[in-house]
Amino acid sequence: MKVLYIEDDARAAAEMRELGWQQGDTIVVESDGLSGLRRAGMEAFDVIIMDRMLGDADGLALVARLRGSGVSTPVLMLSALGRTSDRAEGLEAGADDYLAKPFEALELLARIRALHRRASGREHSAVILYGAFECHVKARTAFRSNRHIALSPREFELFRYFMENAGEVVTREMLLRDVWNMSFDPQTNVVDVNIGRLRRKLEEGFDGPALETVWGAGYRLLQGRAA
Amino acid sequence: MKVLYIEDDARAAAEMRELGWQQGDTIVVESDGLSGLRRAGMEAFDVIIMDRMLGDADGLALVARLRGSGVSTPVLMLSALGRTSDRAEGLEAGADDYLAKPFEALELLARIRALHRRASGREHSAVILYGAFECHVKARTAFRSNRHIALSPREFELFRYFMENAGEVVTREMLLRDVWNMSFDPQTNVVDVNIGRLRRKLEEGFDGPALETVWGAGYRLLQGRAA
DNA sequence: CAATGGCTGACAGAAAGATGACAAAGCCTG
DNA sequence: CAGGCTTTGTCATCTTTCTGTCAGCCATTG
Repeated sequence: MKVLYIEDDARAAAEMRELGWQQGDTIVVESDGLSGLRRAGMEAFDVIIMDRMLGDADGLALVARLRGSGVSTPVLMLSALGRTSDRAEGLEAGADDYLAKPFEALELLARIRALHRRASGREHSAVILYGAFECHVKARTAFRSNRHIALSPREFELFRYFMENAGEVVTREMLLRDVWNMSFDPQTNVVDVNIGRLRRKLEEGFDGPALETVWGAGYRLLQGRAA
Repeated sequence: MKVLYIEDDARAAAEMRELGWQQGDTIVVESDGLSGLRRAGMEAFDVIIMDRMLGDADGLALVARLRGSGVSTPVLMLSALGRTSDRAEGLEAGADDYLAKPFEALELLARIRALHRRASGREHSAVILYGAFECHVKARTAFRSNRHIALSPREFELFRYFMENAGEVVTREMLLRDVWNMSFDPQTNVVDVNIGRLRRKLEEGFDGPALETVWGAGYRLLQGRAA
């Protein structure tokens, strides 16, 4: 994957470049808004990551200019500001996702992948297939091995989220943010409980496990085939 | 025109692709039911052609699943079986046309075009069949298992709407917009009440359920066969 | 074996949906 | 045009289903 990273902090940029390289991605760094703008207009990137605060420009304005000049590459905005309104502001300006600093490098990479997947049209589909699982988004139905599984609304949202991130580790933070629309930690174990409920429905009466617990990180949807 | 052709016979598929290409159509071939399902859920096609007999699935079941997952692209079913009851079966399962093998390639193309014309014009046929249900639009009559059901005007509109979106989840918003012609939320439970009335008429004296409640989303018309 | 993280059953409040009663409006018929 | 019948929206109430919370138990790790 080819990523453009617009960041004026040289240290952070170098770190990202290293990390991306390890994961097999090419990360091109530009250190100021104008160079970034020019670069984005000249080469095709899969994703653009951009710091909200740059030396010569506000990230918001930069996204707007990018969009204005016909660049539709998905943009992930990074920000040191933690206010919840920032997220909305960023999205309004044309960014596709928003991540508050400090962040886990791995989360950033996961978000980039999700963004790319979404943008390349592999997401908003009516049917998502993965292993033995099927998620019919419009019909709001779930199947495992062609057997229908009745899910409550919340359970379905959870299931869909796992299907959209099939095979990847999904953290509690991601779930809280994207399924519960909470940007704060509710100090309870809502996620755990609902994962438990979903897990039971996905596994009861079937052969293998469906949801794997990744200790200290989150959960991952398995293929769900009979072993 | 963009056509999806689900066919496991590679030779037949290649032939069709060639023929379509000559006529200026794009024919995408998937060789098994599951891939077809996924493809249909992801891309928008004008028409889907499907063999009745596939390696991994029955064409009938596949159409039903397609419809169930919210894909309303017109489907033309091909079959080597020549029995006349097959046609009815195919149409009941949700296919829009049926052609027995062997067939003239030109006839197939003509049928595809007719199908597409009909569908793109939103031209609903005078009679809509789905499962055990029949909706005679002009006569404004409804049948289940060949038994007439007396409906009030509003109930008939509702019924027709469900028949036009057979197998899909219909939300309250859709009903308010398209049956009641309201763009706002009337803060009442009109929809619920009328669904209740329709449901009673569609189910009283029959065996199985007719309208399924999809919690948190809306309602769905079922096939209405005795289990 | 303690500490931390994760799982689960019980419960209760909330939300969504179903239903019966009623009344206004429309429609037919004599 | 009055009276009866049907239709259909509204409301209040009841039922069902969902879902967050909590407490205690179990698993994993160092």
